[in-house]
Amino acid sequence: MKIERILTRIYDPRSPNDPRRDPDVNNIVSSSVDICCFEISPKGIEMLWRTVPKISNRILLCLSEDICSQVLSFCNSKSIKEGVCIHSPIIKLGLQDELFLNNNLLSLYAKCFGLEHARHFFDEMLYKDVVSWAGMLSAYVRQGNHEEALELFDFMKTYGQYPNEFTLSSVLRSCSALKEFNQGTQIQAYMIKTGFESSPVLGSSLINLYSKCNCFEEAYKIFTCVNNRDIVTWTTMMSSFVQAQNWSQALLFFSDMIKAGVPPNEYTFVKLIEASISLGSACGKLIHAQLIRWGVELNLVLKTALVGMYSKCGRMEDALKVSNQTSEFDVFLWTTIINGFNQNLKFRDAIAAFREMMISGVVANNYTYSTILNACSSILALELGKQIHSQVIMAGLENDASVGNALVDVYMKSPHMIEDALRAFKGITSPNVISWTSLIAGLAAHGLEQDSFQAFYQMQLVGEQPNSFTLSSILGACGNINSLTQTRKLHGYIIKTKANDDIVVGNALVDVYGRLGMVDDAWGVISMMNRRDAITYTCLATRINQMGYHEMALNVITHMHDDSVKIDEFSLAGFLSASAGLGAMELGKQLQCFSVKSGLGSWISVSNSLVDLYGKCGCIQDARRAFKEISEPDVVSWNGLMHGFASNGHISSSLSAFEDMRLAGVKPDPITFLLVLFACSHGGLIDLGLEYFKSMTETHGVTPQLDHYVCLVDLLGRAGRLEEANGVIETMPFQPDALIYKTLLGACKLHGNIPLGEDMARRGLELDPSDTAFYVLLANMYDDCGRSDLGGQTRRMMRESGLKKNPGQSWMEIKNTVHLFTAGDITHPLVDEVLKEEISSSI
DNA sequence: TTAGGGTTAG
Repeated sequence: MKIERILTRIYDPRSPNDPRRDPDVNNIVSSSVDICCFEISPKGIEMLWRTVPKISNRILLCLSEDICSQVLSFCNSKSIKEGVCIHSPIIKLGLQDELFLNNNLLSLYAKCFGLEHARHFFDEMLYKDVVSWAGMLSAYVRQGNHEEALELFDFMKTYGQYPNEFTLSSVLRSCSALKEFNQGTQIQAYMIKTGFESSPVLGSSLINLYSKCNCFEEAYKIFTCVNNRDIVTWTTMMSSFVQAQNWSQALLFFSDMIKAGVPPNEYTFVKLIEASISLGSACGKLIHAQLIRWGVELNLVLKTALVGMYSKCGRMEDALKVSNQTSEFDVFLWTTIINGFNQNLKFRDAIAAFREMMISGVVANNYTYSTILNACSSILALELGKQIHSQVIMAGLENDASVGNALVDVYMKSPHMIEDALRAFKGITSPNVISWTSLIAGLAAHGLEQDSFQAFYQMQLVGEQPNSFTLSSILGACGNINSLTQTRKLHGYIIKTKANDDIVVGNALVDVYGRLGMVDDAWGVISMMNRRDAITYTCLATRINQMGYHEMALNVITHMHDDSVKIDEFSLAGFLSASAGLGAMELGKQLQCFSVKSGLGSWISVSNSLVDLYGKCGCIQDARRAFKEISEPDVVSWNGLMHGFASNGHISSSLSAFEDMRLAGVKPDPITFLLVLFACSHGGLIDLGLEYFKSMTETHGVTPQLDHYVCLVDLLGRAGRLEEANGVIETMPFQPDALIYKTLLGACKLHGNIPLGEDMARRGLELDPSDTAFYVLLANMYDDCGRSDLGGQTRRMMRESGLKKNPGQSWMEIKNTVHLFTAGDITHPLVDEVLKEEISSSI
């Protein structure tokens, strides 16, 4: 019989048989309950209990204790919230102190009406048994209220209730979540005393506790002691291997589990997938295949784990394919997809996915907002960032740390929104270490290093301890302003707090000492580090290379090799750049062979360095070929090609490369325009150069920097348009530096304009009295104009002020060895270039 | 026939 039909008979007011007059009502209700409980869908029960309070007392009284128990346990097992309606008949039947009924009701309150209702009900219970305590405990644990769970457990003991397996497992879960190791081991001692030690349930909880507290060996010992290990015991142990980042062990353990005759389930696969991520996409695919082979159903969590795995392996298409295999989508899955796009640098797709999620009606949470804000920050979509910010406010999430941090990051990306970033920071209720780090890094990126130091001290004042990222950001700020004092102070702090055990901090220290030109100190840090990686050596080599010590930079390769650190795409690019700086063609070629063998050649950083290498070595055909091999050249590739052409005198090729770049849809950057202006200047293409300079702001949205004005002055100066060049210096929106005066002085020398040249030398020396180039250029200008008397006088002045010119140097490679030459009196970097060209053509 | 262990996003 269908429940709906019976209910209609009872409740339909148009029914000729009013239930209150029905002599068989007791049977009907009883039979209907029987049907509800054992045959009919939860919907039927729901319909029944929605209307129960409307039924007369007589019918309610017809419900027996037995029926109440059956219905309640049914409702409880299915989490049917209407089941609590039976509370009132229970009272009317005088059954309010029946433990079984109350424990069921407690569980239902906890599941459907929240912790407060449940706790209220629990406190009102006159009698409590261990099941009541376990029910309340598990409610706290399920909701993640672990502190309250542990408090309740203490209360239970003072109440005189002995714990059993159920209560212990809940408490162990809270201990794991709170990393309450000592309390956990006290429970373990109690387990040993009471003989629960080998229980698979408590064993799993203990394995979890030890793993969460990073005691992996002990966790494994417990696993070996558990009797009748089930799938949960095995999966918990596998989870422990994954947490210990022992990926291969996790996979080997899987085969042990199969051999032990325990079939895997969806939980097992979630962990296997996580382990496979670090072992590469082939391994991930293998696990996916196993999952299908074992016939494990694709639930949302599993699907999310697979999507995460494929996106982390750079296989976004596979990730999307998996996500569409079932129609279930929740906020976890969407956030993983959006984040997957971010990881694969497909920020526009991330934004599109976010929109799709909103349309589908899934509500974004704090994680989703922080992820989408990261996408906005990465592509500088500041307007969208502001829109998302208003959504965040509407959702009441602006106080959340992860959202606030992402907002700080977005606003810090704009040169004009620092106030908004500070406001976003102040809006975070409890700023965490990431919030402070975003603030510190953002301030440093805006050139507000002193403010970032201030924030660094303030965070410590409020009791937030810096982590490795904070320290590397603040060390970056020290490097920006070349502050040895701050660096030393921080280095002391790092040693004191033992933060130098962290490789990120060690690398940042190496970098800052490198930037300060203190190579010995950088090596000192390296020798103290527990472990070094490719980043350590790349930082060192790059900084040494920037100082001009290309050969010393290349020596780092040997140190890396001795330290068994593999060369990666970044270090290789750095070494290629050092070879380029040295003009060491043979070594560069060896490195290129290595790039092919190691498979690193497909990285654009490596290809770009090759273009640069060949360009700097004057092998323009090789540079062109290296460029052609790049499947999707970026702005750096194009800049490399243009530089190769221009520095080898192929002015028109350089400028046509610029036009090709525009046609290819690659956006020029400030460096591109330096190269364009350089090419025009060297090709005597004055008007074209001026056109390009104008187009920077008007067409390309690139704001000229001081460097560009230097190029402009060079362009006009070389052409003899000295007054115009001087006008540029007078009217540009920057304070002139020594270089720009030097540039115009060089032009004055070329065109014999003594008064302007003298003026430039005077202004330049005011800025930097120790720069010998002014004296040398000035003296040479006098000589060229037939005023050797003044030339000699200038040189004397220089000597009298204690200044000595650094000798110009050049080098050439003969039979794999680079030979350094020191020239007698080379005054200008351009002359150096000429000499280098002469040397290379004479070989 | 009430209470328990292992899973996903930054």
